[in-house]
Amino acid sequence: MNYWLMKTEPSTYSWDDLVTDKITCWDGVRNYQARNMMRAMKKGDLVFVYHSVKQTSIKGIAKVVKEAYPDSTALKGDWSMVDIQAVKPVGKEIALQQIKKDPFLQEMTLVTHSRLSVQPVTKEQWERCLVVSETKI
DNA sequence: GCCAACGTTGGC
DNA sequence: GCCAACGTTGGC
Repeated sequence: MNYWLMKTEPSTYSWDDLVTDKITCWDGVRNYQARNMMRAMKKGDLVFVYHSVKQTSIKGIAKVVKEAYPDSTALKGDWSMVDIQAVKPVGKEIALQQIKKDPFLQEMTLVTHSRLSVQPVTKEQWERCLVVSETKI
């Protein structure tokens, strides 16, 4: 089981949109590092959904329901997408500020490589986030 | 709206 | 292969 974090601009596609859709294909990723992260995802892996730009916080948990396959929205190039399904919202949103202040979360990719839109999360970071956000799976 | 950080493009 | 110019992301 691996853990991940995916960023989205809520004005484009929000956590609430995912809850409504239940399942969505995560298309439009055009960054090789992010693409490679998606290719490493396995069915059943869990994903934090993070809102960038506005709110800047972790909103909810989703799971991978379909592993990487070609991104049909890509007119050229070798791009992939995965399907994720909403699992549940976090108990309390985790603000970026909070992550930056938390001594256990300093190594999160959100802090160290903030621009990467699909990021790995360690088991320790994942569990810390569940504690901080008062979330039970 | 600004701007730093980063990624991509293209001329040489 | 280098690097300047440019575009994008995303925090503030």
